[in-house]
Amino acid sequence: MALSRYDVLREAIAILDDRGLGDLTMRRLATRLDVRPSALYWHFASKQELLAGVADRLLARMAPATATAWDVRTRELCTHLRDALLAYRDGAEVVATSYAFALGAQAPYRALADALIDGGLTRQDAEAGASVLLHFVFGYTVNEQQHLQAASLGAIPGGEPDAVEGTERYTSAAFLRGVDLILDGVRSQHGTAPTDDAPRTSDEAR
Amino acid sequence: MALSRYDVLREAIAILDDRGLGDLTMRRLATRLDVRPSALYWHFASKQELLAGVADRLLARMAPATATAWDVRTRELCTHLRDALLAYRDGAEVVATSYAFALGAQAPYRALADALIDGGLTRQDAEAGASVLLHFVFGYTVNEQQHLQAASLGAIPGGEPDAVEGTERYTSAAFLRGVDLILDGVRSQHGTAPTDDAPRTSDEAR
DNA sequence: ACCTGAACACCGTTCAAGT
DNA sequence: ACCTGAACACCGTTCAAGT
Repeated sequence: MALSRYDVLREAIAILDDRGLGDLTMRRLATRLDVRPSALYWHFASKQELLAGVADRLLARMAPATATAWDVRTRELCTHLRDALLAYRDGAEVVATSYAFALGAQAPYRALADALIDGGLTRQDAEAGASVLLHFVFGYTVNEQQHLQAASLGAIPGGEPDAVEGTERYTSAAFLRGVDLILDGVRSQHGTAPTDDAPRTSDEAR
Repeated sequence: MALSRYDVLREAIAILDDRGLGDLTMRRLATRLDVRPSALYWHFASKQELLAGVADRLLARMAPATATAWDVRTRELCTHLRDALLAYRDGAEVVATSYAFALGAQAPYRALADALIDGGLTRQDAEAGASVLLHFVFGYTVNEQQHLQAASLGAIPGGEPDAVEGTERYTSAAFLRGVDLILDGVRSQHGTAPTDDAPRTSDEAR
């Protein structure tokens, strides 16, 4: 039975998750699908287009925001985006790269901008805020994931304490501190107080 | 006369600037230096290390900050960083990638954190702020530079207005709006008013 | 419509050997 | 100390031809 785009993307994500982005090659993908490399080019015009498809699927698994208060909702969107990026090995890098190429991540951008508009910002300010938030989430999470993988590959000279120290540098708490800092900036631009259920600082651990 | 690390890096930056990161290969670099590819491995352990060296040199050209007021100084650091990244083709991507691999950009990070500490933040808050600023500058500038190159390659269907629209999306003004939003967040975390010579919004064009 | 065969034009890296 | 020669183990992409 013939290969579908869906099958190709599913296998690509499987390779990504257990070998990493460096091993996600068209040739390896073809081999795992029992097909010649050239066959992939009937389904995707290029590797870049395939990676954009992978990015779309990773983002599609992002959990929906449930809160109604604009600031809690914004925090939630950032957390859910980070979770989606961390769900697969090298997920953050794949999505960030594909976003840089302007082929993806439109949905989270719109969701964030809409939340900020709900918060009373003008469209222009909301888009600047969404841009800041998105760049922070991507940048932070790419680094975090790289750190996690470097740590899991080990080579910890001098015992285990270093490993613990390395993984503590990137936490949900540090991530949320960054998000809250940006939210404070958004509030101050609009002169609003935080809604009651939005903590200014979180000590939530992961 | 024998090749130096310096010569190799200078030629690598030359290739970067007139062909782009995709054409910066060890083989092409070797050819331009009239040497066999393997010779480069006497000077650099890997391509990744060479790129880290390139990133260091791009950052070294960053102009020093002159302002004394912490917030003006922070704005200045961000602007100078962006300028340094934009100075060479694909400069933003090279530095951002090498930063992600934790091999570079320590200096701008420290400079930003120190400026925020001058602003009265705790070391922890200052580092969170520096992290947010750095991720924004990198993320924004990578996108901006990609957009600039896509626009310069042309293929503008339907006339010139589209080209203008495309280049207006990324401007110094939009960049500074993002930086100022983060600075407002920093101020609100510390409860400070802006210093007199720090405009909250800028319409400076580039 | 979907895929194979075969080729094109490349990569990064290693390592014995030369000078 | 610094580099060559030669190889290893790969890449992404194209395109005529097959079914």
